[in-house]
Amino acid sequence: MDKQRDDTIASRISRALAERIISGVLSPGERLRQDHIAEEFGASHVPVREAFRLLEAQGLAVSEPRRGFRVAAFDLKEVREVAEMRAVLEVLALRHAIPHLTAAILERAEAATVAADTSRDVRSWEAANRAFHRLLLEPCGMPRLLASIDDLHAASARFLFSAWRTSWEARTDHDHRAILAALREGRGDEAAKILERHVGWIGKTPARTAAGETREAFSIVG
Amino acid sequence: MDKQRDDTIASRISRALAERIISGVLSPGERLRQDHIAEEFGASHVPVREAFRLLEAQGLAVSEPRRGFRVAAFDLKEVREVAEMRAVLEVLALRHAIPHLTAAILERAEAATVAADTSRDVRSWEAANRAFHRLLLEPCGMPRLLASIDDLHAASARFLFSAWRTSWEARTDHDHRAILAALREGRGDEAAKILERHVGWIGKTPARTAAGETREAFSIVG
DNA sequence: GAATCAAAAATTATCTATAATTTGAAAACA
DNA sequence: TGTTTTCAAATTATAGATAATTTTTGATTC
Repeated sequence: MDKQRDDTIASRISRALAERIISGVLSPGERLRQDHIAEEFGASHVPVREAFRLLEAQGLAVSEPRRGFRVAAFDLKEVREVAEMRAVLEVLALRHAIPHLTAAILERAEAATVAADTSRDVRSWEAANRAFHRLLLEPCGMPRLLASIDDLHAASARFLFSAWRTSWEARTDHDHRAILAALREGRGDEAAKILERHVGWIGKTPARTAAGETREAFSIVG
Repeated sequence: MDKQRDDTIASRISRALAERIISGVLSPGERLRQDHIAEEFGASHVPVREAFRLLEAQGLAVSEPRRGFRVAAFDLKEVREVAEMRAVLEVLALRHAIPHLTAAILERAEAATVAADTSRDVRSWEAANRAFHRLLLEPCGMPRLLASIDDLHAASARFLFSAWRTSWEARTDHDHRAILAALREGRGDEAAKILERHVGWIGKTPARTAAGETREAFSIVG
């Protein structure tokens, strides 16, 4: 295996584990045993521990000193917290990105929307949805802000996958199209307003604890 | 020294280094040599590397794979980015905290304001200022949000200390008093509006590169 | 100015000590 | 007699120390 010059074993393990946590292969609360993981990746426990720290920073794992690491748990309260943080941060990013948005970018965002609407499974929907948001926000040129938003997207994806693990129904994302239309016509404030409602929690009824209702709450995380 | 049961060598080193980076003892761009630091703390380099990862997550250090870690650099562009992120996140936190604010909390926030106004040096001013913000926001009960805000405060403090390293002049913080007054009278929206302006960058002229002007820009980071 | 070699420093591996968890047996109780 | 509780030994896993391996960097020579 030829490892990249600019990434370390720790970051490679971190990415692999993040993927598993987000997709739900590793369940919330599950222990992350460093020796087992080290063995699986053919490495020692030192880079594994560094990978754990990276996951901790992304909010995907939690450290219990002298007791190891666990996959971070999450509840509806946290879904809501993440959604609200995304709402305000994405609006901030969009406002700064707007002056730098080009027709080409909006074109690609449109394509991402189409890809999302025609997705056959939740995985590809999530990828397309994330691409849409990334495309519109990246031109803001604020690296720290974008990094925070990425981490929140990862958290959102966990919730999404946990709810739609088995089935998935395609649906047209009217918000995305409305945002694009507003941006094309120079109505930046309106685009920001739609984005805030789209991502955030405003007016979304907290779901009851019943499993079926929970899914409905999760499904609206855009 | 008897080490606490629930904190690790890595976190202890991390806190010590964070303190140095924030206070400016370690300069932006400076290399963090793991062997030297390990020796200084009487530990091996393994916990030192974990400490570096923690600092990286807080945005105080940057990793250059295969080349080690450096103290994170910062420029006016990043000061602005941090200020704007703080503005939107602190407003979000305040809105959720308001229903849980008690007279006792406002009392303590008032005391923190007085402490800030009578500070003789920038260190104690920063501590009092941070306490003020923490007191008002903590009741929001959103741990992830509060953690993000804490990291941004650390970044703000770096800028502050870098500008006011030698001298410091006391000044009365009218914004803090206005926020408290609004909260006492139940005008939450107005409190949030003042906080947003207070923390953020709106209407603040970006300073010229000349050192004297830069200080002025830094000084307004509340 | 390019290339080669040496020194330094980062990354990873191996090993050890210590803390946490589990297991199982004995005792207490119903 | 059966069940539960408690305590100690054994097992397991984490955290850290030490050692080995690359990789980078700086100097020196061609």
